[in-house]
Amino acid sequence: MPNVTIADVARLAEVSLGTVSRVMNHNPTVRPATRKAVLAAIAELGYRPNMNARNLRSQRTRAVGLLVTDLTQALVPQAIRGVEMALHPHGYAVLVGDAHSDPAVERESFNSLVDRRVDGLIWFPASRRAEVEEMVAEAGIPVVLFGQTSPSATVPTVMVDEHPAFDAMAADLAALGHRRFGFIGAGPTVRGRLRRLETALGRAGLTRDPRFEVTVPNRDDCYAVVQAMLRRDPRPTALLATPHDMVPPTVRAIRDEGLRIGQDISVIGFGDTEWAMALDPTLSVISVDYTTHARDAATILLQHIDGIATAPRVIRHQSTYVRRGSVGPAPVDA
Amino acid sequence: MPNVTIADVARLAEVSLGTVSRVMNHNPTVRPATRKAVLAAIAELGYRPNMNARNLRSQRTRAVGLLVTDLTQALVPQAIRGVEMALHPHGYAVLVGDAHSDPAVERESFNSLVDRRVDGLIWFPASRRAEVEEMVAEAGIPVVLFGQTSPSATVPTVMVDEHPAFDAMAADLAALGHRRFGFIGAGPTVRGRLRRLETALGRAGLTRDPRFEVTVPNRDDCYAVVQAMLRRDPRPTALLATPHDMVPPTVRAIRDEGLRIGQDISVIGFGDTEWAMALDPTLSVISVDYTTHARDAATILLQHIDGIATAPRVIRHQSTYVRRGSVGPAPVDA
DNA sequence: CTGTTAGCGCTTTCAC
DNA sequence: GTGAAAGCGCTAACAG
Repeated sequence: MPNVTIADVARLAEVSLGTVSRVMNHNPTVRPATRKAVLAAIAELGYRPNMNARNLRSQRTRAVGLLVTDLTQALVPQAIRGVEMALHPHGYAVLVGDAHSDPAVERESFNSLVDRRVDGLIWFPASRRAEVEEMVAEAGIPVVLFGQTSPSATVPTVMVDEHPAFDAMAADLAALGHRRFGFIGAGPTVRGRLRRLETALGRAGLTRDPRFEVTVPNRDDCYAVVQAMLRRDPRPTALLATPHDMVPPTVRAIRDEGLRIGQDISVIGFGDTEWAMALDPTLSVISVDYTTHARDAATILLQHIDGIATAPRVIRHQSTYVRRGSVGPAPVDA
Repeated sequence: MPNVTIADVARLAEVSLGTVSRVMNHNPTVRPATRKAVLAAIAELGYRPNMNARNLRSQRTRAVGLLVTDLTQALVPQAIRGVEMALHPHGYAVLVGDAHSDPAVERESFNSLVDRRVDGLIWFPASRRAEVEEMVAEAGIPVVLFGQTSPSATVPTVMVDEHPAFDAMAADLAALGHRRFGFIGAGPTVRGRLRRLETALGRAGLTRDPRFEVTVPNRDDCYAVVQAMLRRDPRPTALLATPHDMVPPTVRAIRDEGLRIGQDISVIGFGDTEWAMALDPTLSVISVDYTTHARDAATILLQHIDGIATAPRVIRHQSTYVRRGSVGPAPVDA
């Protein structure tokens, strides 16, 4: 029962507080015999260090915060694992914060992490750039952004350039004769993705059409929103659903309307998970490797915590377009 | 930059440390004018409380640990949300620990949470019952188990009785003429689920057959393992895949073998997500509402932390069997 | 209503 | 190589 303190251990081992502390911190200047006695006392009493006391005194926590946009989103848990795997070998614990896709909640989570005095923060932000940079400046701890689509001017960033994937997708669909391109989006990433879509469509000789673009206010509304879009005339002949969680309701709505994916309508999902290959036809996707991004972010953060940043301030990854069975030629009657 | 302390605030506001502390803790015995001055100083300096100091002194953290078996498993993030939603209104933060489905890692995560002096712990254990109860006893803080399939004798438990769902599934399949029932499993839940399957099959007049039961060592092996099973003769005519993540590779392997789900082979998944309805045919499942379980666990934990446990020591939920298109009559040639 | 004071459990000089 | 002592930032008890 952790009301055992270092003092109890010292008393039992007949040494001073300082010696117990030295043993706990693997200080080599402790005689083996002494160490053994202390270890025995620790085991006998079931002593566990009080992190609050330790952190307060030493002014470091050996913990880093990981603030994600939305924990329930596919791929996010994988990203957390990536961070853990990079940090654990260095003795750092990971404290996860969740923004619930809401800037207000995000601010609270951010503060909560800072108040716990994490040594650094890895952040996949939902808030706008200006707010993010301001919060980082005020926090006064090393921060690395990731998941961003453009670099921050002030904060180290692991970014993913989505343009190549969007361009490839748009070119592919244009070549297949598609002219009406639809978009199902939700959450803080919608604005950016629509912008990238506009650019990509333009380069492919197509244009955005707001009639085929919907933002889903609530995850549960996705099915109804897609259904409504499909029932209007004309309807899109191709569709991008983002983020990943928008895919299943979209697929279901399409099938319930009696449309054949890959024939009557082409579908591209965002994020490549096992489910993409489980669908029939298999799902084309824009694929992003968040695990690697997160790991990179963790590695860079470590450098900043140690005060020696050898890595470049901006790391640039790419997303890729993967064509599968869900994309086919535009229907002839279109 | 949080090197600002309560002392800096006190100096600027021209009050004592105690008064600043009282303002921070919403102590009503502070004159409004004083409070306003303190608040102004706090804002001006960007003061943020040091949780380590606060927790050390007050001997409570207003944080509860949530230790899960595997963060990357479907439904787990939903369960975390459930806990957050129950605890946030009471001012408690949630610290998530991840056992990576490994008892050794679980022990570390458990200790890490205890060392941070969380006020209580919600635990979906991967370790065996005896170890769990021993660790709980040593931790000396309130713990509530959930996700369990049977109650602990010593620890409050929110359990889910899987027998009714397994029975319903077995009866349904037996009635449809199935005689060879397969099982794809992974992780710490395999043993229990196999036991429940045995009971259920027995009640339905069927028997387990080890030839059709596989445990997947690594998630990535699932496809190959299922493929191998399907290529043996005879092969099962119905298949349960658990946990949820085993479903997509299983479905893919079945299709790649040229088998039609719901006709040549019936499939039941574990856990009802949007993807179950996105498949074609739609996926039959054993459905468990972890969000509700987690919320219940959080509510009970709160009572134990406050020292007033009015709720029963054991809460019993049920899982349900949902038949959809992926289950059909056994093939005639079987 | 507010100031003063004594620690919470630990790390870290500084002596010896 | 080890002990003694100071103090991290904060809360809570006690004066006033």
